[in-house]
Amino acid sequence: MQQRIRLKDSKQDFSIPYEEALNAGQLEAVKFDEGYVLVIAGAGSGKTRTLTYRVARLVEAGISPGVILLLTFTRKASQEMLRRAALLLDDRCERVSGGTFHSLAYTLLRRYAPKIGFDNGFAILDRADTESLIGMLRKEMGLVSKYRSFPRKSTLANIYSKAVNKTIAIESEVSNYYPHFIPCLEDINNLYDAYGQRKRELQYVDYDDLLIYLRILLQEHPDIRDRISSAYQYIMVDEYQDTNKIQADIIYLLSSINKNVMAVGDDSQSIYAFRGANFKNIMTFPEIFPDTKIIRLEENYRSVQPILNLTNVIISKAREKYSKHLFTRRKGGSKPLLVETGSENSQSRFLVEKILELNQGGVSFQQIAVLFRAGFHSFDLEIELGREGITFIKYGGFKFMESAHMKDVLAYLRILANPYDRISWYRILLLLDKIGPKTAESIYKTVLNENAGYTGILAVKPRSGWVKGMDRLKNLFSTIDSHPMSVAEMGEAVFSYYSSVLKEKFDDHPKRSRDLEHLLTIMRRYGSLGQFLTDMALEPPNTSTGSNLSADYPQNNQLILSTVHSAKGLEWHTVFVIWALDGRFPSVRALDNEDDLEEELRLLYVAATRAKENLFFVYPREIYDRGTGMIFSRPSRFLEDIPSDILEKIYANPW
DNA sequence: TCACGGAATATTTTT
DNA sequence: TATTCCGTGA
Repeated sequence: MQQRIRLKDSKQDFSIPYEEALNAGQLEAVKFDEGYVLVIAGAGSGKTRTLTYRVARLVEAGISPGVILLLTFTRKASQEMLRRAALLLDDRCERVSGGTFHSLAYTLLRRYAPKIGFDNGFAILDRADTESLIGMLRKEMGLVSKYRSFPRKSTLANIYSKAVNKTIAIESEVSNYYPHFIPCLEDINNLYDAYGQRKRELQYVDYDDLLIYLRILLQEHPDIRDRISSAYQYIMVDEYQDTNKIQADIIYLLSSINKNVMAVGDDSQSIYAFRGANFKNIMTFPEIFPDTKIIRLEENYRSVQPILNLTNVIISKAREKYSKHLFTRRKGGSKPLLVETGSENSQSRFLVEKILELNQGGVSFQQIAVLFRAGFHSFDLEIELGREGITFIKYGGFKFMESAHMKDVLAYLRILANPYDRISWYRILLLLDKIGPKTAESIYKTVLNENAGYTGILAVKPRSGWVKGMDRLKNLFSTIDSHPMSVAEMGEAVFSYYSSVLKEKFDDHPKRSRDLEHLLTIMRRYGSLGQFLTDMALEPPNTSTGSNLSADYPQNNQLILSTVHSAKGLEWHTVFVIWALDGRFPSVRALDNEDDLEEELRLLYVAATRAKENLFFVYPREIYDRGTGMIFSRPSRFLEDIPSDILEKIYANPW
């Protein structure tokens, strides 16, 4: 192995004017050479900028891009940072290893699959697959009749995932959040064991397993750990406040040779506790990593003073936080508004009116965002926007890849990549008339016994009820088998087979058909089916226009609708937070748990700190909540008692 | 063994 | 509200 350059030994003259481009704290972080460093970066304090410049500087110092690892929350975030670094310096920055913890885990586990007991590789279970596997076991084990009520498959998947990610026993998760299921506890545990066993048999790995197995790989195989950790000379982790214990362990193990880690985050913006993230994680960083240097970035470059005044008040209500005081030099700007409107629909109409007004005043649509607690909160607004002909792009909420028609199509493709994928076979076989679980099982067994890949289906002897359907299916697979096809060609073959199923199964098939066309467009960008499927599982597109899948790139000048979670790290000229209603935001489900309530507060803080110039909170006067039977009529408790010199309250009744 | 329909039930956020 | 679940009849 060639002698590596270390940052502190670099004699390079730097061409980028770091001193001019960065403030003192940012510069200190960017120039940090060896060891552990924690950058506590307040909202809008130039966190991304700091990481970008650091990447550029490392590369400029002559460090090979491949030995730099940049872990971010989404692949898009890392691509964006590397792109910007490349603009500062040159294309070498694009070759830095970047991605999410899950994608890193996937890559490494593929390479070392036999070491963790997967001799023939493995397939990834997404959330829906996880649920259907749990559902099958739930039925097989006959748990349902045993109890008056037993958790449904989605609840079970939740319980299991939370327990793993928070590193707690299933029992504590159940007794804290699902006390009514305590009587079933033993069987909930049994089912979990069965789930683990079944995953091993079928060579599946779920999202959580990716992290767990990576940790096991690094812990139990010192030789591999040394090899991997010497390959990554400089590690940077973004959004560290949203990592969990397993991820912290992984970082620790990955850095065991070179001991260079820069973690960047803001405890006040920790909003993924439901996924096992613990904002305390960021504070224990210095305990785990010895001699950690702590750098604080407290100057806010994003928001005008009146907005910062409000966000400082909001976060001051947090029970536990690490004090920091954000300041800005951005003068002027108007006071944030808390707007009460009549009904839900007048909330939407208020927004439409305001958005048009802003637009006429010169603010382009893409500089305006509407944020909300949950995906469905924007439904009424979407209709109203449609009526006005305002196009928008929506982030988060509805999971496009999890809609039935997408899952169906992916199932055929997954079989092509992995012919013994039991869940996928089940899925496509059940689409055929007269075939239920039992028949599907026997067909699957035939395919397995044939040991001839997916063409094993040709050996199936159909019963009279389903000859026709089976013939069509056989025809699909033998066509694909007859000659080599590109990813897109396979997609086309599957679509032409599936379109009749689509028409049969869904009333709204024209819309769904358009979605499939779009999927085909995405497929054309791929040279490998495996890569396509991995990306769909690990980084599924999460944007839509209206209810259709949209391109991954923001379209020109469209309004942004987004869940607060998906808005993390972004910023806009004007931000509207809708449903700022007690019971919606904070959500009713968080009201009786202090930790959950704190998380809601941080979530509201994240939403508010996205705004540069204008910030509106809007809520309808009175809403009947079907779910709880309650009437919500007060503004969010986090905003209600804020003095009007900080947050102005108005009533609006448009039209 | 499958399909259908009525009854129950849970309702956020994401890799 | 919409899905999921479960029992029943074919």
